[in-house]
Amino acid sequence: MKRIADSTVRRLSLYLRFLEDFEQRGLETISSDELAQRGGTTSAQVRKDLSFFGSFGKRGLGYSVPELSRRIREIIGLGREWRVIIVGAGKIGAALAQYQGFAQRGFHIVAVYDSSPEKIGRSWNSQTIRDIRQLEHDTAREKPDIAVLTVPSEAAQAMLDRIVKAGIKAVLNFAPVQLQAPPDVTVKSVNMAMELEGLSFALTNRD
Amino acid sequence: MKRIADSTVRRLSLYLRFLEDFEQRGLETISSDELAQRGGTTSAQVRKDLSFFGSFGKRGLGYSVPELSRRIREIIGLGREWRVIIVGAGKIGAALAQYQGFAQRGFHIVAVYDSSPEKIGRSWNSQTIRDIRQLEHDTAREKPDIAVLTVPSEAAQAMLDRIVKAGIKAVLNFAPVQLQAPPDVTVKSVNMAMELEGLSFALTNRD
DNA sequence: GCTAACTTGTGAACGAATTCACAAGCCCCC
DNA sequence: GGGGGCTTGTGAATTCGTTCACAAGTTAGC
Ligand SMILES: NC(=O)c1ccc[n+]([C@@H]2O[C@H](COP(=O)([O-])OP(=O)(O)OC[C@H]3O[C@@H](n4cnc5c(N)ncnc54)[C@H](O)[C@@H]3O)[C@@H](O)[C@H]2O)c1
Ligand SMILES: NC(=O)c1ccc[n+]([C@@H]2O[C@H](COP(=O)([O-])OP(=O)(O)OC[C@H]3O[C@@H](n4cnc5c(N)ncnc54)[C@H](O)[C@@H]3O)[C@@H](O)[C@H]2O)c1
Repeated sequence: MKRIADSTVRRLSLYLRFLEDFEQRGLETISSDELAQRGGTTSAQVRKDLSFFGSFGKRGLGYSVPELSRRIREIIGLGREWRVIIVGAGKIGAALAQYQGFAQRGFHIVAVYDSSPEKIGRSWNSQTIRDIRQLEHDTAREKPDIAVLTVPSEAAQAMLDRIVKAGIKAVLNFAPVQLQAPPDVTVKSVNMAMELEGLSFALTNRD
Repeated sequence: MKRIADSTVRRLSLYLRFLEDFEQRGLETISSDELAQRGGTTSAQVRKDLSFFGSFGKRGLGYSVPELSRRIREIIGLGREWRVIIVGAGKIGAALAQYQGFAQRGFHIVAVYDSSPEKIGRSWNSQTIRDIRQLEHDTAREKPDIAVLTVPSEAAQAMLDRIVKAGIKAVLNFAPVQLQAPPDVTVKSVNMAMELEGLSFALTNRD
């Protein structure tokens, strides 16, 4: 298959959100143009994005909302449940662990780890915080798919190495550092400081 | 001035992080190649990024670490302190309000707002949560530069409209919705669900 | 002062992503 | 069953971002 741009995947994700919204409101069909308007893009962009994966619409009519919804879910890989672990039970780990939005989309938190004796053993809605030393052992048994990394920056690379060694192939990192991982492991980073600096730049450089 | 790509600004932000690290370790100069290696890019990319703003290096030698550091800070607009408010004192708002990393880079949280009577009046390290009804009044007096939006999705667009009306020109949004704002207001969104779906796609579509 | 070894800064070439533009297909109505 | 009005799907054109490649400048050593 042709390589798909990251931006395309992000937009599919966005379209899916609108489709679910439309589905709930009982709408039957939608045009590329309506989808584009919601997403702040163009109808050609929507059609091109979809065309990488097949042709799902009817000329003259548009797309069937439930069908397109199903197809995009399939493309993104949301047809199954994903097992997620959180490494680092700090403030941001807490927010994520208690967030309902992830489970709704099939991302289930199956374990939370920390290294601090003060945290280990405490419970957060139905999850007991585990000792990070159990990571390798648990992973071998429970086979999580995705790790969310929310440890301090200094510990991030070392923990990523352990996560990778334990066999996990996808990581969402919140530490504001550039991480190194082998090519078969996908690492995405959420860097809020960088976003704020983007705002600073925009405020500073307006004409 | 020529329009600067978003990707360029993000990389400048990244370079700055490395430069600060080098500065701390007392290094005097650095080449575009060293910077590139840390950032996972190429030396040509580094030089091109910088060239949009001037020429800061010495041929044959490289860049002076403290000077380049200073220049990038200036470009991004970090030469001053930014006043930030948080709208929505929930779980993610709490994590952000208590995060030290922002203040270190000049982003100071000057107020936190919520609509819930249970939250209003409570204190989070030196910040008392204020009633959202004070937003317009406070903003007129305190002139914050940036708003961080951490309210539930349903409330996000309405709150953005109020923030915009109050005169704030930059917003960092955490609600997983597509927001509409006038062109003179910069809105950046952090959408974690989208990142997780990117990982799901990567895991699903490997060869 | 001259040469060798480096490294920057930048047009030009390239490649990727977006937008254009239109033929092909579908529906509805007369 | 034919025409008009819509909307898709997709090559071609365009725009945007990255990489190449090299002249120009700097330092150090002799
Ligand atoms: N809090 C925020 O709003 C925020 C925003 C942006 C980025 N971040 C980043 O997210 C990360 C976590 O931030 P936080 O505010 O939650 O910090 P925190 O200090 O509240 O939490 C970090 C947790 O990680 C645990 N930990 C440390 N080393 C560990 C290890 N080796 N293995 C397992 N657990 C370990 C600590 O015990 C602590 O519980 C940091 O890298 C921070 O820079 C946080
Ligand atoms: N918690 C997470 O990890 C996480 C992750 C991704 C995205 N988000 C998004 O971030 C947003 C906040 O999430 P959260 O988990 O902190 O939710 P939360 O329910 O803990 O917090 C939301 C807060 O906003 C307040 N609020 C509601 N309406 C308001 C209004 N009109 N004005 C001011 N305050 C108002 C509520 O009283 C509450 O305190 C949501 O949009 C959520 O989808 C959260």
